[in-house]
Amino acid sequence: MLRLSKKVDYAIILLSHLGEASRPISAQEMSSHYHLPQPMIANILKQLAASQLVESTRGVQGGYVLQRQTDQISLAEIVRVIDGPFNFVECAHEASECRVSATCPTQTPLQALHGRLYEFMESVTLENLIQHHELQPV
Amino acid sequence: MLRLSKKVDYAIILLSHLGEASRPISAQEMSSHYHLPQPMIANILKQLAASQLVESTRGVQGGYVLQRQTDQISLAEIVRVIDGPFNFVECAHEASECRVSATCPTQTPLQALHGRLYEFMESVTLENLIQHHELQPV
DNA sequence: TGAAAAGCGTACTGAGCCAGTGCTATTTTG
DNA sequence: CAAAATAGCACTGGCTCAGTACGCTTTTCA
Repeated sequence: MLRLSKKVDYAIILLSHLGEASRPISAQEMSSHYHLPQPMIANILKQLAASQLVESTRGVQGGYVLQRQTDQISLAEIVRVIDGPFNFVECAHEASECRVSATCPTQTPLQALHGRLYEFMESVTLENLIQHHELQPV
Repeated sequence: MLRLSKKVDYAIILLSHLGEASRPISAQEMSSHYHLPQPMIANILKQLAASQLVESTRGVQGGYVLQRQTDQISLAEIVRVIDGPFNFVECAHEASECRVSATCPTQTPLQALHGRLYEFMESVTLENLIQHHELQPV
């Protein structure tokens, strides 16, 4: 259906929150603040931590802190970290697996489209999402 | 996973083919040409016909013909016709159903992002996809 | 020093969606 | 009238994804 996964939606919310915080925030705290299931939130934060988007501190008073400036985190990176490699169209990568590769008239253009969308996602930063700035021109 | 559905991929292939043809092409003919399952192709063409993107002729020697110039058909329209309404993010529409609507810090920006991607998809035409022209600037 | 608060790792599950199928009816040609 | 096409529905099986579970480790602080 062409939509961001809920996990990505949640990740954006969490990262936005961290971007405006000035101390470590725990998964517990965020899940109760947004009324989202705690294990879900914890899992997403684990993924974000594993990918060095956020830094984690264990123990009492622990939690998560954003590890980069908000303008240094792109939407593409968030999607990549949460949902894995970004395949906008079926034949963007594995040309060999494409059932119609030999005769497909649109392979190259679809790949161009893929790249174009990718650039777009790269150009949107967390900064853009937090502030109500106009999104950057592409 | 953020990708176009296979049906949309196929629809683009079929429409591209029709865009370069000068007579009605049957579902049978295209399915054998691209080695794609005939019922699948037939279903997609039915949807395209129901949405006035292609014109159908029944009977022997029947088939499908593109009903508009290739530069008058946008990627957004193809996606809309095949996959239904375009919801890039969870909260682009039904704000009331959003679990975090009251406190969500990113709702408005995500909606802006939604609109921006939509514009992008509107700006890419079938013409762009058939020819190897550079895609239009957004 | 030990209990509580927090994150870490990994695996499981249920539901919904989507690719693909099937069948019957209708239309057109020859 | 038979064959070649589209039209309209309705079904299904598998995969993905949202959400859950559980046991482990690290840190704080009373």
